[in-house]
Amino acid sequence: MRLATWNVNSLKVRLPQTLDWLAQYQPDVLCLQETKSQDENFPSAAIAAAGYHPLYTGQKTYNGVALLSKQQTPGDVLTAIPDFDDPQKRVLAATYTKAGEGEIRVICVYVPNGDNIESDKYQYKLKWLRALRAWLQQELRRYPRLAVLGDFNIAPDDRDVYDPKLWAGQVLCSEPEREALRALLALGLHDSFRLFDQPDKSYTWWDYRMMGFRRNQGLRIDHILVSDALAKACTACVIDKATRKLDRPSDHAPLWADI
DNA sequence: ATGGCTTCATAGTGAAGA
Repeated sequence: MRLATWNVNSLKVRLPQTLDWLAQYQPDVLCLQETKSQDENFPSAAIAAAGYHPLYTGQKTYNGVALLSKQQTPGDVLTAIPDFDDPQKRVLAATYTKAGEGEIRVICVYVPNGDNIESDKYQYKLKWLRALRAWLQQELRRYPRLAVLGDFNIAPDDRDVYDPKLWAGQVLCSEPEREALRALLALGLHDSFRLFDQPDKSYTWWDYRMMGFRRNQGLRIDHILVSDALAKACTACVIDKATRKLDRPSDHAPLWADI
């Protein structure tokens, strides 16, 4: 089973790249963030023509997440964190089954950015992460084979930051955010990227400005977290830097794992 | 250097991203 995640920064703009990516990498499930697409405008026909089943929950201008799967019949779909009042479309969960393998719970998340540590958005981010943790704890009880994929907007460690001194204490790197991420891992989840030897200076996001990508000035803020049961079965986790090199790229690279 | 790009909503600029 190949699971993947990509913050596309507008599915409308990145639809050709998304279709190319599906054809090239053949993921069983691709999680998308920042679709910026209202449900009535979602490009379902193009996705279906590529052989994928779309699930989506979107809003005007901002946020929006989707799950594209080879399986045509996802189960137990959720489009929000239960019992958490949030108008922003940031989560999507579904259950998939592949022949010969057990069912797998896939949760796509777009964690709030937080703006800066003094802002109300930062407090919203921390509150959101607490609600996510409580929900994932429930999900793990029901689904031992569980993966949480998405843009977490948190660099777990200084090695995930191109200039740790510049970013020390800043949003995406602050200790409360890192602690919130560790609290998710403490539920029994693993950062699948770190299950394997990886190149130094591996990142998933590079600023559009200041030639950030060409200078590899990036952050590793997109993650695939897998439960104990899936960690045992995980054979690879790879950042696809090539897609970040295309014309008119998203500022995030796709990330995929084989389980 | 709080900008530098990119997208969206909108029709000139402003918000948001990270």
